Amino acid sequence: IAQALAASINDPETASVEVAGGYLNFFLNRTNFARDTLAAIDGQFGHANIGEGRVICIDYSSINIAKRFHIGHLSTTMIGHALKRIFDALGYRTVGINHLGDWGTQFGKMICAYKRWGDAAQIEAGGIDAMTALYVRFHDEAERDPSLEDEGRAWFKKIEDGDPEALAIFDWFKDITLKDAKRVYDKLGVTFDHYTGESFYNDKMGRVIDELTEKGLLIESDGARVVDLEADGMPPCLILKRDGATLYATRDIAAALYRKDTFDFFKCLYVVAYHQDLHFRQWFRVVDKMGYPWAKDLVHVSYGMVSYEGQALSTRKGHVIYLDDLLDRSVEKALAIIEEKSPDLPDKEAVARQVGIGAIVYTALYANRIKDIDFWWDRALNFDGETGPYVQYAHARCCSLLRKAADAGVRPADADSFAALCDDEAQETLRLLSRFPEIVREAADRYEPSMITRHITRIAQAYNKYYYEHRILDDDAAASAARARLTEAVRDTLKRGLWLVGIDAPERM
RNA sequence: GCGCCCGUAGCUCAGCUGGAUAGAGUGUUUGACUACGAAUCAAAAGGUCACAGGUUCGAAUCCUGUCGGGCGCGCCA
Repeated sequence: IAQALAASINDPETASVEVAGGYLNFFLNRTNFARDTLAAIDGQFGHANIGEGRVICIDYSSINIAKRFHIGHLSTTMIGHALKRIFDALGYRTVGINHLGDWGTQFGKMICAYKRWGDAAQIEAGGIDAMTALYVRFHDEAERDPSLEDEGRAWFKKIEDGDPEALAIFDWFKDITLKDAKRVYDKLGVTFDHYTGESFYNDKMGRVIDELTEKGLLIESDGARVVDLEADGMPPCLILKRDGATLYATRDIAAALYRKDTFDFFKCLYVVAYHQDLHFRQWFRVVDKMGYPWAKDLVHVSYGMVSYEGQALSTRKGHVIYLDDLLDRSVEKALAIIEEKSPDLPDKEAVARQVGIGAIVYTALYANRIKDIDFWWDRALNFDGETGPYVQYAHARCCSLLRKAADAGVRPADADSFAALCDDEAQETLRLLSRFPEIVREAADRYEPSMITRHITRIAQAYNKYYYEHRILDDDAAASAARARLTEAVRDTLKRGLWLVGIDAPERM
């Protein structure tokens, strides 16, 4: 059968068909493959319009007030940011939402601690660290004096009731936290369209309670109000506490209703660690039971837990790496390498920031998101092998070659004969380039930015190998133009891929 | 106890809807900078794909069970 099929295939793009056991091997016309692949590549490579007219809401980063940005926040922040860029590239309209954790009893405790042991000057000077110190102290003191817990709850009640003093302190804490976070976001190049946190939905809970009641879904259980999910094999979803206060799930449902009304999303993504899996399955099901068919468009994009040298992160115990420190050390190391290898580089500090931060971001988006990450300093600060700097280096090398080509009067745009790109190394590079748009779509389908990170790494590897095996610029003008055109396509694709996962691509490093 | 997820080379990970000799990086050993950038490239060594069954012409991949690990399971978020 294979032989009969092989004999019957007559396609101009297929150079030959060979039978190998039960397989048919198709060999493409290498010159045409090079020509067609390169014709499709420009600075927007991978762009599509499949998402036109569709909105994707992405809930990511979602930091808590009064907590400093640490490595545990990196996955949600960078996965969400990358997904935003990926869906943008596919023509969707994306709405990035930082769903701030700015509601709950812990903020009453913060205010309680501040009133007892803090003062304004100390907070202004110490910023978020001073707030963390108060938080830690509250827990220490509350162990000895449990009445503090009640005092904390009372302060939270004041926030809920709109007490001016409580609100003023709380807004002030929020402001300090956001300023600190925004500094980190600026370093990472991460942006949001909205900072609507949990408190934003405080006046939008009534609708959830009313609808659940009307639809007969809300039942009393041990004094609380819940939606029973036994038929779905899940524990009940808690909607109202015994004292009538709302819960996490209530606010998430209120936020989902609001987002559907406001944005009419095609999908609403929640980039949250997998330990909240049950929570999302529960309230997604509640929305479904409320009769909303778009419940199926709510997606928990879960990712693995972060630990530090084998132990769980803990702000309270001080077992934590702050992102500021990590980024600073990475940039510092990048600068040291630049001083050693490229002492004459202009804008050394700026490039060191691009490389140092790129290394951290790359690592966050390298493995499948479900993998747990155990942080080790030496691993995080490695710039060799499959790393951000490796891909950036390949990109910078392409830029360098293209500068040299321009000096020699070789223009990639003049390439019109591609016979020079028929060798195995060039063809492997071209094959990987040609798959890039498909990889971008798959990364979107699977909500998996690491697919892009890994693919651009393979392109960089293939090109580096090609570079060592073949001279790009030589006396043959036509061949040089073709190889320069391949170099340009690699440069554009690496830059594009790096951009999609949130990493800068310096032209020199 | 129940539920979700994970288990592939010493380490960190790829391996998509089952298909040809399971691949990278790192670490170890070794080689390559007087031609375009050595943050690079090349070579060697390194795997009972946790284990046991099953389905199939064919299983790392699908099904069942066992073991090991992470996480979760009502008034926190």
